[in-house]
Amino acid sequence: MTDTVTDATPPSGADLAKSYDPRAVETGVYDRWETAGYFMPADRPEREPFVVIMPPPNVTGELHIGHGLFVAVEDIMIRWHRMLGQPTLWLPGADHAGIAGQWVVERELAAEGLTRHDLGRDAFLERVWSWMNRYRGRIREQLKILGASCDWSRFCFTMDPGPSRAVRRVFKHLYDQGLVYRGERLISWCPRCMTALSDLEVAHREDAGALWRLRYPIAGTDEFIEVATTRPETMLGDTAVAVHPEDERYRALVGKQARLPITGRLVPIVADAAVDRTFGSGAVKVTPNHDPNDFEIARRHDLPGITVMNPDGTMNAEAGEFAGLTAQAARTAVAERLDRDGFLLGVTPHRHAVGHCQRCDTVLEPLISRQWFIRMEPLAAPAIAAAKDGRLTFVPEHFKSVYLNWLENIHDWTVSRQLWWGHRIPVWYCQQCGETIVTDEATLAVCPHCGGPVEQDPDVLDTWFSSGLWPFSTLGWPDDTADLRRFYPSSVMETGYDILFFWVARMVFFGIEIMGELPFHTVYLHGTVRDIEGARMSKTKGNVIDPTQVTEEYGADALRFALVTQSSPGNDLKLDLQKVEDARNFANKLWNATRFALRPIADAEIAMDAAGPARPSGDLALADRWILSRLDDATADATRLMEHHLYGEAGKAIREFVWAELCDWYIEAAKVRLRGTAAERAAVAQTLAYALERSVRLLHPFMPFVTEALWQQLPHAGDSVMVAAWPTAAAPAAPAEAVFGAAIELIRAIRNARSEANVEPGRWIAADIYAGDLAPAFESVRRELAALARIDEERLTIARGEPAAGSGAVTAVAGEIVALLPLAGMVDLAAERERLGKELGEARLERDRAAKQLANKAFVDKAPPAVVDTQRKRLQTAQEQIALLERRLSDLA
RNA sequence: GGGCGAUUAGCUCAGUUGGUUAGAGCGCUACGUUGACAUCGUAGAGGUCACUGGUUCGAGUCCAGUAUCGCCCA
Repeated sequence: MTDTVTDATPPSGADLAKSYDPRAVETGVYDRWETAGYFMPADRPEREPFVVIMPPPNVTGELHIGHGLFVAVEDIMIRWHRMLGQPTLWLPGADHAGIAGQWVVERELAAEGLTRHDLGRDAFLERVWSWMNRYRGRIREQLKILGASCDWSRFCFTMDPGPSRAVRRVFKHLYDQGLVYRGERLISWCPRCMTALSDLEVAHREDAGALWRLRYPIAGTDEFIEVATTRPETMLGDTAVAVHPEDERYRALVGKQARLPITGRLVPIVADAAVDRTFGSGAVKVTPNHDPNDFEIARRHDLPGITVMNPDGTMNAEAGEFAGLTAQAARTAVAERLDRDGFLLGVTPHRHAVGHCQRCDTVLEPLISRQWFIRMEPLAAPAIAAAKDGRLTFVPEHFKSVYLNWLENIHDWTVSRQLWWGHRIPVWYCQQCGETIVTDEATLAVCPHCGGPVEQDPDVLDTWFSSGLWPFSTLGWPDDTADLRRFYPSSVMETGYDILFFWVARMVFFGIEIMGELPFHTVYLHGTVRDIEGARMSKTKGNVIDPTQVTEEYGADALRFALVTQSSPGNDLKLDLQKVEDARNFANKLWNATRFALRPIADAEIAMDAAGPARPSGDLALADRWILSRLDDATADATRLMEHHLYGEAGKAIREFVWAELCDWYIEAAKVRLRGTAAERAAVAQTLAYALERSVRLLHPFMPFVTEALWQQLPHAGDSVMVAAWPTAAAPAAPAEAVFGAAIELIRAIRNARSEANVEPGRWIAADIYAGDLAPAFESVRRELAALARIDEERLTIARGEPAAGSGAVTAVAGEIVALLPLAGMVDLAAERERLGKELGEARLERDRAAKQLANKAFVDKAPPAVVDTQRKRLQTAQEQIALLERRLSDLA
């Protein structure tokens, strides 16, 4: 490959604009990466591939900021593993979004005054397809803006022929295994969407309602029994009254019959332990066909059920005079009639949980309906085992409990939906012999048993059914493809914790059942992106942050970096645009550091090796050895954090290194030697080239665009930072870190003392440094010390010994090192005494803390020797500081 | 009702297996100087780690309980 990703230009600071402009940096790069083929898995059969199957965004609309988070996290994983040399596959896709997908098109039709029934099924589906095709491109466009390095050649849509065939094949498999069945059950029904829903699609919410207290006459007596209900209209479908078996108040009534008001039907009074004695009167009406609890009671007592409602939520003929009314209207009407007839005892306000349609927020009706179900227990068992024995791990770990808690209490899954948009259930009914035929073929011409005409089940499957197959249906299953063999199972499933049950759990049990193997070994869950107040973003609230707009202003790099460093696995994050701006500023910092470095680099001959700028070696200056060691530390830290999936922490560690060490100290110190000899300039240039090129590589997974631009400017080996190697760390150089670290501490102490003594920042002053054993080392950085502490080098002395007595100086103390700043005539003795007194107080506290620890015999005996040693050293340092400060104070007296 | 979390600086959040004086960014205060950067630099202030017990030589970290808040499930 000879193409470079950005145009090759000789490195020179003049090429970089004075400040970082995200738009200029990000334009065009993505297409060049894609053209170069970097998004496709490398052909390295000897390396274990790293595979992430992308959670397919719904085709129904624009990407929101939550997509920005998942793209950032997944792209970091992918780019990192790619740099580690693994063949990486990030497989993108889109989801047809069943109900939501159908709904957006129905809404469009409604604007034309049409319903889907006016068009008919085929014409409607054509319309949906054209809508979907329009939006598919938009997803791709937005993912590109965010820099998602996914393999577009493998893009999948859930309704594509391949995944559709997988759906039919799995359905047939489950049917043949007896794991899918059709039956009449009480299910959650949305009267607006006119479809059944699974338990997971029901949103429970507390609503203000009322509790109606009714009295039912006991047949053959003058007595009554009081029942309480939140839904009086359902009494038209009552088939029993239930009390608790141990409730003394009602014991005598069990076995008798009550006569229902209005209908006059006789219903038994039964005893059932499910009745809550403390709720209302302790007696409840039983409406098996309109309440899940009542349905269970009816099952136990063999009670009949009466359906009084139509699928559209209105009352049916069973409701007699109330037929045709909506449930709400019937509620009022029934209550009025009961009141008129003397059966209403009272109404009290009552808050209760009501199921709402997750999609359209309509109040759901529990309804008896004939649906297809998946038998969950046999599928859940191995999915539970996989998490329990650790083959499946969660990041963060606590989601394992959440996952288990759900699977261990699972109910059968209602998979049929009364929709048109989706995977049609592959079941055919023979119109002649009545046979049910389940097939994985797309169509069936005639009944294989009798040759008679067949009709396909009109319903479609829950969208999540096809999503559950995604880890293998995207790789070509049920065909035995090369991709499937190479890339199944995938490595990490990264998605939002809000779809742990909907999606993750289902992929797990389908993967085990169909492939005989878990679809992934790690589940990484991210949280929800909220607004700055912590509220969920929604169009109705108007607090939505559009990722495309943010990237236009600050750049995708900044958005990604902000999202990742502000979040941690499994936790929600409150997005503050200020953070995005901060991330943009960081990119600018890196940009300018590079801009600065490019000049000395251009003037020098940079030694290169196969990986890029060669590591500086030979007789290096202290600052060089220090920054190389710090780079090694940062590299090791970042790598360890990445391995633990702590991407945000890794990003922060790299940022900290670049800004607080490379820029604030190394570059500032290096400026001295850039004014020095040719050899010095060359050493600095080599170190800058090496450290910056490595930093840019470390940062690349987080900020792909700006790092590519800067990497191309820096001396480098290869065509793109995308496919450069992730840096490895050498063992840190502890002595260099200690000595230069001490120099930094001393410079800080001097700056502090200057500031406290009100020395003008620009003034060059004299200093006498007493550095003990570090004196020779400090001598080697005397120019840097002088420049950074603004000391006149002519008047700088570095000695081993003790400071001589004298009062006309300000004292700066850093550990065991002291600097005297003779400021003739400028020293405010009182202020200086106060400052030193304060420091002395702190040093004494420090000494006391260490002394107290060491005085504790149990501590000295039981704590590890290294920890005890640390305390001894701490005590010694504090004592020396105290002695020093006391001497200085007495000099000032 | 069941389950899972959270509570650390004014704000947003880190804090790996318990071990110096608990960190970062923003914000705040004061001040601007060198060969990149004012999208910047230097210095500083700011915390009883929600509370109460316990384990331990040692607890922000482990255990139990309490309070407040949040989410999920029914």
